[in-house]
Amino acid sequence: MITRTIREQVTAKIRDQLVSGEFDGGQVLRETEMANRFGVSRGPIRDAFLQLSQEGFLAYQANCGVTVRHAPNPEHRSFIVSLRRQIEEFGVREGLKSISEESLGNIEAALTSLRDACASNEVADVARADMAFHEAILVACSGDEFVGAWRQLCSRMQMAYTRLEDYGEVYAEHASIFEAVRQRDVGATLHAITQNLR
Amino acid sequence: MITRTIREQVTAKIRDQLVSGEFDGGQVLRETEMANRFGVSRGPIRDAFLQLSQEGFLAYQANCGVTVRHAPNPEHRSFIVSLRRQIEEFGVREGLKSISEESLGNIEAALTSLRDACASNEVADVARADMAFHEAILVACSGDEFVGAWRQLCSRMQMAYTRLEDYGEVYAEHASIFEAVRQRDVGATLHAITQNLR
DNA sequence: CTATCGTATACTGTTAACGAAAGTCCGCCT
DNA sequence: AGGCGGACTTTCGTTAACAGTATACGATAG
Repeated sequence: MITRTIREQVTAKIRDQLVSGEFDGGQVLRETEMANRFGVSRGPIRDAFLQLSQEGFLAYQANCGVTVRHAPNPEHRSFIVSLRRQIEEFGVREGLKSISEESLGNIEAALTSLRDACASNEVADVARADMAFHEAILVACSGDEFVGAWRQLCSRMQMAYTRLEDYGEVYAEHASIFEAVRQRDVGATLHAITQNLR
Repeated sequence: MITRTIREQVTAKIRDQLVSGEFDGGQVLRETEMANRFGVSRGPIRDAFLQLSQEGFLAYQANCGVTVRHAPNPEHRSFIVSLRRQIEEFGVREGLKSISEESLGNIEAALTSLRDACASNEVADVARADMAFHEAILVACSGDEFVGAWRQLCSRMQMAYTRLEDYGEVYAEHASIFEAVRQRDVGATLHAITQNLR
């Protein structure tokens, strides 16, 4: 594992806790409290708060700190899913044919992580791995052209990730997406993604 | 004008310069250089770099600083416009009927700023005011539910804002959008927005 | 002459302490 | 009861310092 910056680690950690629902919507998060909890200074915490605000998890108000946002409602969710699917489809159409072997390896690694997460039955891990898998495909196809907007759309959706008894089906769907991607089959990939995001 | 934080001022300043095209694509921006230029410490500069990276203007790499991203290519632009229009339309359908008088005032203020910007013929000002006007409508209709993703989509588009001799047409189009909004006429608003984003 | 390695340097990442500004809350006074 | 003032909390911003990492440059070996 490559060493990431403290800011990235802290951001990922807080994001996981937000996805896990460990904080209530509307709750205020304090810099000093977080800094103490993670044993770091307030600098990286500020960075993380700023980034998570940009990602849509937190609401930022000047001089008032950040508060935890609520998950989007069902009507909004279906609209958001529609948009993210359009982005993923655009990427696949544009760049699937020419993705590199390295990118394919990244996608396969993401699939492996997803398999492990599904086996562990930890909803936050599954949600994160699910998103990471789709993001790996998006980046492989169209670079970081749309990944920012895509993340904005998907981020808070993770807070509403469906809790299941068994995530075997989730893994199977993504395995079939990967198979289609591996064969550079645009039609099959689009079909598999549509099935997954239905 | 209320006093904003230094971070916000610096972010807005750098963003304007990016929209104006004062930096070349791929150029590396240095924290210390920016800090000296604005007469502030590295802290707010780091915050601004982080935020502008999130917004899509800059590309961030750990330990390597940030580089200026290029404007999206024409094919990507038309796709992005399609997505942003969908978001604006969704917002209008959802919330136009129930926008407050205060929100209407914000939109009108944004229109006034746009008028001034069009009169000044400063492309960066027009681009910013144009975006602010649409954002005011979006926020009035659907709060900050989609504004993050919308900003991600629109931000870099500003770097490719069309330079015109005369922005009178731009103002006229937005004035007719505002008129439709003022009357809470969903159909007319959608039509006017479609005309503007064609 | 080229390639590789090591070092020197520049820049980012992080910490700590401090002061300033803004917001919040509580008690006091009218 | 309601408005006002002040103490307290928290964020915002600065400074200085140091650690870690990437890049550039030069020396050395082939």
